[in-house]
Amino acid sequence: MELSERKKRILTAVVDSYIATAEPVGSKALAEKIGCSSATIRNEMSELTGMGYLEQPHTSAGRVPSPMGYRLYVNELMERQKLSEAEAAAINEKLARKNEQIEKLMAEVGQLTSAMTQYPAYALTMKPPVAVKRFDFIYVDANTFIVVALLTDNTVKNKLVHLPFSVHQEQITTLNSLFNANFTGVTDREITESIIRSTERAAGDTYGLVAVVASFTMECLAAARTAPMQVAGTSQLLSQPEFRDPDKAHALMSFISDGSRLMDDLPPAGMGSDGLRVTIGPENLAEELKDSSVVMASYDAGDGMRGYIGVVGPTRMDYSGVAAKLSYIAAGLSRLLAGTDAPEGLNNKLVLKESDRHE
Amino acid sequence: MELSERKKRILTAVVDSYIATAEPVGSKALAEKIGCSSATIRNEMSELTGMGYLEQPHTSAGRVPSPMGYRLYVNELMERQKLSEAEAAAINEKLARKNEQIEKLMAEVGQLTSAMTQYPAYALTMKPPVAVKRFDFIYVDANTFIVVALLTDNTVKNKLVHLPFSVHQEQITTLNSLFNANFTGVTDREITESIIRSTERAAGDTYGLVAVVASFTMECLAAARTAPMQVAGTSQLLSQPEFRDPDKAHALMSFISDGSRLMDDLPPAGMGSDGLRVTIGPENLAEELKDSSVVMASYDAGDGMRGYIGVVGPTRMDYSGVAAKLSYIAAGLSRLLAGTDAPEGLNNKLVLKESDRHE
DNA sequence: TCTAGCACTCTTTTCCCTCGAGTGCTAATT
DNA sequence: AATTAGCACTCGAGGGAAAAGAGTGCTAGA
Repeated sequence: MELSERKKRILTAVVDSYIATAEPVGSKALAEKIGCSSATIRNEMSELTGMGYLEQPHTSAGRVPSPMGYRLYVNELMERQKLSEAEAAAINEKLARKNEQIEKLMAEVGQLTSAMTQYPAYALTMKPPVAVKRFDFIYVDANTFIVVALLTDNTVKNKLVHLPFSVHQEQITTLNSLFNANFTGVTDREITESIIRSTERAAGDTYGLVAVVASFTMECLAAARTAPMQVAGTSQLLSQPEFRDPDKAHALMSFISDGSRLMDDLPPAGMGSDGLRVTIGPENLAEELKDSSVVMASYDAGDGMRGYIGVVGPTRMDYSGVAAKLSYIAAGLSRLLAGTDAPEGLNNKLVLKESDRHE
Repeated sequence: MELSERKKRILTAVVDSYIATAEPVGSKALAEKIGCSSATIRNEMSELTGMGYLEQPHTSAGRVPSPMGYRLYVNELMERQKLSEAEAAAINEKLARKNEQIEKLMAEVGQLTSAMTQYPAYALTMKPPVAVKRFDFIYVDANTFIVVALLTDNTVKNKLVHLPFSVHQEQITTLNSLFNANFTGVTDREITESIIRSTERAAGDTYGLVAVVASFTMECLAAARTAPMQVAGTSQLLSQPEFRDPDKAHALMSFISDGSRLMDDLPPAGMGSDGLRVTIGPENLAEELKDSSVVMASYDAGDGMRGYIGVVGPTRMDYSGVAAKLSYIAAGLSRLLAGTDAPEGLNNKLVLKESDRHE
């Protein structure tokens, strides 16, 4: 059943006001904004409460949005914000310093997101399986050589190997071709015992080195696929009134700090068509998040990689502002990492869309 | 002026009790432990207060140690604890998984320290300046080559260079020898414009690539010297009664989270002969730490590198327990990274020393 | 259908009182 | 001279009761 226009306006006003003040909102305060008397508002609010969009902390307090109310707000009612010039500039400037190492970049993006939104934030990149494209073995001295592996995602890994015995330049060269023959083009799962064995048999007197380099290879491939989850700004939580209770704050903060726990709660189902996903309170899987909301944006990290940035906050979160900021940052990352300009189709539209008239 | 034996025992008992309970301690509670009447204790405590070792929150409360009292406690009075078998085993097990990458190791050490002590912890390694030992250029295809730099600290850095034009294998080889001639053995500060210029002149038709590789080189050297500061477990603060006030907690947590700020407060003056340093409340430089204490231990990270691990907590901190744990972890790290067994001379002694008889 | 008015509900704030832990001092005791 | 027992005093913490205030629900009238 569709809500009347006025009910929508009332619900929007309640959510906006509650987001801003964290105080239950009463009928009198809304009377002006909506343009009818408080009694009328009371009737309408009473109905909204009955329908499950609002809640009453107790009989004689104002109304507070229920998760369902937030959901409607997020889906239909909220104003799509545009970033201010200053905010957009700040983000662009931060992202402009291209950072070579993906992990450091993620850490910075996490911090940036947290700083912009004033909520704890996380950032990560999911990588598809990779393989080694080519190996190069560099002979340093009789006891030392370097293995350089160029991966399919165009990152380069290396390892310095120190030996307790001497080798010749030629032995290293042999090893080199052997690895190029047997260990290129395979993902970490495809490296089996039997490949290692047969390579060892072919290696002649350097067979002892095969295991070393093979395990290095597997490490590289595994490391390349495990996503380094970056979390930043957890302490921001403490500035939110709902976390003035240190026990609650502690519980949620430890949960957030543990990236692996947070990761379990990530993208089981889909992102919206605009690359955004909002999960509100009880919609979250993790018990620790039942009173919190998560806003998440995805971006194209190039080469088939998908990245996610997100923000955790109280259900009374500034969804509109956060969504705008995340979209903008995600779009920036897509551009930076993948060179695509509107990876999600709507990111930019969202960001650039003129704000609705409001007052 | 030296304190009487009994005053020392009283001060010790006050500190121990306050550390354990966070409650001001009164004369009656101490009477049993010390073995004389509460009136006597009151007299003694009154004198200790006059001397500045104790403080009274208000007239009719018990006594609380002053920073000066903590200082005396740390310097002379406190029991040197030995770790339990279980604790030592836990630390050893964690450290045993040798981690190749120093940054990841530091992150894990930070988490370990925080988990063991129940306080926020940080870990970092200071590196001496490094230079490049040798360059190797790997020709991949006409538009691509890899630069591999072996640094004096035996780490290997690399960079994949993509060109908008084609190069020949020979040009890369030439560049390789050029860099080996001009850019090895110099630290980041010693790379001047003039070296770059003269290399460019010598480079012939590949002069355009010199700048790219030179800047990569400088990045490597700079990155190798900047210490990656790892902070872990900030949310532990919230379990301390003195940080039940969310504003205080927030202020300190944001300070700690910002590694660079914390770093400024690090080792201006020395560590004690046992590799430990304790700074209590107002002794700290940073304003944010005036109500907190920092316990820090240093370790030998090999190759002239020095590392530091530390713990931040309320002035009412379990100095004795934390010191023991930090010492043990630091000793373990020294062994792991430098292969030295008792780098600070006293670390092991401290750890292995039998506890004083107490009780 | 909206509004004005009013009685009612429930939380929050304030104030005051009591309770108790702990002190400081004095006088007695060792 | 040092220690102890005793006692009056101080000050914060805890617990209601009462008042204040905000908001509701309902009814009657426009």
